[in-house]
Amino acid sequence: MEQERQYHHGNLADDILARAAEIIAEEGIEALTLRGIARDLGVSHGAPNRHFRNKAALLSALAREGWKEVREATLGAAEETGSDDPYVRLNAMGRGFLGWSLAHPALFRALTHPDVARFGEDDLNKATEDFQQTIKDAVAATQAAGRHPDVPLDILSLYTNAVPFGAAMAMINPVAATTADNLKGHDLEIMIAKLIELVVPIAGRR
Amino acid sequence: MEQERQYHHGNLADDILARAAEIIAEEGIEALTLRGIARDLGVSHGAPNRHFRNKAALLSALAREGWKEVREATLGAAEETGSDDPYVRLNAMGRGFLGWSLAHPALFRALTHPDVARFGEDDLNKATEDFQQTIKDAVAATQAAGRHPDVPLDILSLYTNAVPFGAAMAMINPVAATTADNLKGHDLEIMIAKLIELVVPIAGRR
DNA sequence: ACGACAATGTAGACGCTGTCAACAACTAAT
DNA sequence: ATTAGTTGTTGACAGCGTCTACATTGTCGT
Repeated sequence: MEQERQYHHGNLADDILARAAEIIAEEGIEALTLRGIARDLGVSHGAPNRHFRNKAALLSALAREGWKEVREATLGAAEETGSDDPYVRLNAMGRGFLGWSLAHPALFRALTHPDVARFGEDDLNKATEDFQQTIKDAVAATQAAGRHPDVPLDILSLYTNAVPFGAAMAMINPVAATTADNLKGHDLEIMIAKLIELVVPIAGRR
Repeated sequence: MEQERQYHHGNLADDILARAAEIIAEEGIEALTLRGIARDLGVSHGAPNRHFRNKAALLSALAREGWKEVREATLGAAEETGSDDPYVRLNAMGRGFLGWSLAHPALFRALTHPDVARFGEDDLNKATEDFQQTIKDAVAATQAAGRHPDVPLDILSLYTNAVPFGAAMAMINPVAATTADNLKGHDLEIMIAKLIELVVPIAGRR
């Protein structure tokens, strides 16, 4: 337990993932290199290759975890309402998703980074599909309750998804720094609530 | 005129930009390297540096052009309506934007790529701001015509922006291959129309 | 017309990266 | 205890972006 440095590192795989998450959060995904991680952990530059087939696999594993987290944040928000009104639940999910994304901008950027998705492993695909399906189910519930009854579910789902997703993109990605700046004046919670209210109105509900 | 290869290339800068656009469209932005472009154009690997301070500058110039294009496509769609009804125009803009994005997925991905935005030159920022402002003006016009009168313009604008933007993301980025697959069954034009109708309704107008 | 000077392209180097193969150290099972 | 498998090390390789020194070409004032 007291050895300064032993040959075997414990479980290097987890440490690599943890350090990778740190780097992404602190310096962005562009600053993430396998050799850098190895240096930070005090192992040789080749060590990570024993645990991840390649860089894409590491990113994939990380994104898989991230999607699980954001899905939990989204679902959790629905649970916290204590309501079974599909509108109230879906509205909360939208706010939950957007709130999480704005609270973890670097991770969100990582999740949606093209490099990550490009050759995602199967388990990553499964994680994103799980997320999509979760949303879709909640959307279907609102439609069953009378929301836009004549719009195909796929399209209604795309629409519902696009708002918090697109809003997160616009506010996080420096592409549109203006957008983010303009919104700095508003209180974040209230702003999110107003935005989501446009998609899934719950005025007078609850 | 007939020389096979002269020392000076003509206008290498434009050729580099053109070839870069090709590569992005054909193999994606990840496959774009300065040395690769130089090879393709038959110049030495250092030549591009004479025309672009670094790779980011090249990406920036390319994105600047792209934002100009998509802005024209968006504005053009408004003009084509021949209407001065703000709803009809904004609706057309949404469809125009989404249509362009889906028609040029690789370019869209390049425009929204984190690396591009990261250290964008000033002229790139100006191009994106121009685009944002164009949308915002159109949104303001609809609001003046009675659309969501009590929602702050910044938020209404964010909402309006987010739908086509988020939809394009979801359909183009392999993050959500499912989304794209689910929508394969629908006719694209009709699907886009239905989606935008949810944000900027024009039923019974025109 | 010519000579200075800027613009443009070349060649080589540097340090960085991801990945691979050969080897070493440690662990665990027989 | 020997053996096999796991995990970490080391060195190599090619490719990348970028820099510097140098070569070539075009331009412009005189």
